[in-house]
Amino acid sequence: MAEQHELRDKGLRLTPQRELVLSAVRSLGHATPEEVAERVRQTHPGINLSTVYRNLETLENVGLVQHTHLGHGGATYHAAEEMTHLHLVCGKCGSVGDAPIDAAANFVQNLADDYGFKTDVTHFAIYGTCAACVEK
Amino acid sequence: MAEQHELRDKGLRLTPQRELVLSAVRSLGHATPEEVAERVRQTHPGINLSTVYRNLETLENVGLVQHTHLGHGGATYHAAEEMTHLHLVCGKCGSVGDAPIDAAANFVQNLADDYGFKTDVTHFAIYGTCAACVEK
DNA sequence: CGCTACTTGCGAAGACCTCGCAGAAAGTGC
DNA sequence: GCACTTTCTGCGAGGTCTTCGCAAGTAGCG
Repeated sequence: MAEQHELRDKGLRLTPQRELVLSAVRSLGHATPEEVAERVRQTHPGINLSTVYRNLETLENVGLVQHTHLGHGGATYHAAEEMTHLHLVCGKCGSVGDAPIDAAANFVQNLADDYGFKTDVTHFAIYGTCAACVEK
Repeated sequence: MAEQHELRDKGLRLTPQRELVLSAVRSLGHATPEEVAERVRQTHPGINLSTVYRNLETLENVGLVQHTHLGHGGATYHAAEEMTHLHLVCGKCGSVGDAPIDAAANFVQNLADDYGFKTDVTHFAIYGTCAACVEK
């Protein structure tokens, strides 16, 4: 796993802040910069919000995390390993559900064939109403 | 078409600003509040940004326009009549292409069947790379 | 151990959106 | 056509979220 080296391998320095931001994103699944900062503060109270923003950006540049806009204002970040499923955002309760990429395979193929549009499935936010809210 | 009455019918007053905001959204297809304001200023220079925001909100409440988040920061608005197609947002050039809803019919059905998730196709932004940028 | 380049913390600045208020205007009845 | 009530507009203040510049700190390397 060589956890220690994955950042170095990308040409980045190994600072406590950087590691914490990355592990926060991984453990949270998907989170806003604010939430990441909050998580990091549990073990490193002095971290600055700017640092979180900058590290998220840096980590995104080397492909370890990625961001999406799940509907409302801010961006949410998730780890690259997490990108194997779609995000189903519920407009009513705000929850974020998951579905395997396969569910969209057909659709993606359609768009590629008919419009030459190469859908980025990993950067995919789907808006609608979740099962729980539909019942209400 | 009784253009004059569609606002009145919804219980709204017929102000020049309101009409202009609505027609700006319609002629722009999809636009940010800022872009709407700019368009309106062509015929009504004095309009205030707050007024644009408030009218967009009001028009959304009565169902004449709707907003989506097409990826980056701000919301974009479009007329209700325009909601018969999907929006294909290109991450490279930022263009917004269209595709008929049918292209997603399969996909929507999948999600409904397998996850009970009721996808809101009209509020749907799809991220990827457009044909033009794929070639580059 | 010392040097260089990259990072952090901090405060300021900027973008974007919302809110409250007073004056103006639309719609209504006479 | 006129006065009245209610809604809307313009304006400025206030908030939130994000970015930026700078000086001090520290990781990595010989």
